[in-house]
Amino acid sequence: MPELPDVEGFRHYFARHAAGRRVEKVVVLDGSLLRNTTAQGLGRALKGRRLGRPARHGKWLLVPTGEAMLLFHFGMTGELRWTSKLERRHPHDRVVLDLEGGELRYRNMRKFGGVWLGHGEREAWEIMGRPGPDALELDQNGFLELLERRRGAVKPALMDQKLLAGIGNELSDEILWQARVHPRRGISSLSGRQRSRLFEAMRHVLRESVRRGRIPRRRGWLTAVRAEREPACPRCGTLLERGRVGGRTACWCPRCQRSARRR
DNA sequence: TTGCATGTTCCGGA
DNA sequence: GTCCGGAACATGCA
Repeated sequence: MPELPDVEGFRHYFARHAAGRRVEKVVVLDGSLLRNTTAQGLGRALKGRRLGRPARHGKWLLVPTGEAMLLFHFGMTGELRWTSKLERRHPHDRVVLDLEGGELRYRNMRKFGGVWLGHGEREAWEIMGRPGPDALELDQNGFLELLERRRGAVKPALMDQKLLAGIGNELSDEILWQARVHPRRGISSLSGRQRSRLFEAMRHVLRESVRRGRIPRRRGWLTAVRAEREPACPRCGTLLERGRVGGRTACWCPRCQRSARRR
């Protein structure tokens, strides 16, 4: 379930192992993960090139290399692995960059997401689907402005990559729980105080998660209990509720996160 | 066996 | 134009 913190972790991982190395060969094990190019096209663009320093926007990893930009999206089950060239391939390895000194493997069980090739910032932006500002870069004013021009329920807004980029289902539940805001709460009905609490919770959850390279299962957080069959709120002990919000399974505390009023 | 989960996109309807 | 729900995609797991 790669969300912003996981992809930030992949960025560090890429920077540590693969950046600066020359591509000797590209091995495409499953061409269906190449979304806007072919094995030949990818090989032509990368072979003999040195991989640049990776950047991240939302849940996307961007790697400049030569004239091209390599874009990775990890869907729900994607990851990167740095291995020796001798290590046995994993059945879910889809694309392998054979580099000097080792291999970088794009592994993805469920095959959502994929690998794109772009040319220039503009094209990369289009490939990413014209995302909103990165959630980690947003300051409070920017966040409040986004809320001003958005209606509907708050959880789908947090997860809308076109509004702000990087937050997925699990992060949004954690942020809403920490801010004590019900996921179905209508944005326009939020008080100034609640808006500020949302921003603070978002910043806190993102920073703590990025520090660990993933969303932590942390005592006192919703993440510590949400996978249980009958999870209790870490704050008040009330049995948590589950339901569909914005097409996803949300988890919230009916006592701490009151008021499902809409609009 | 069936359904569920996850991120994104696309589609139809309000 | 906005917002919402639902389907589709792929695959392993309960």
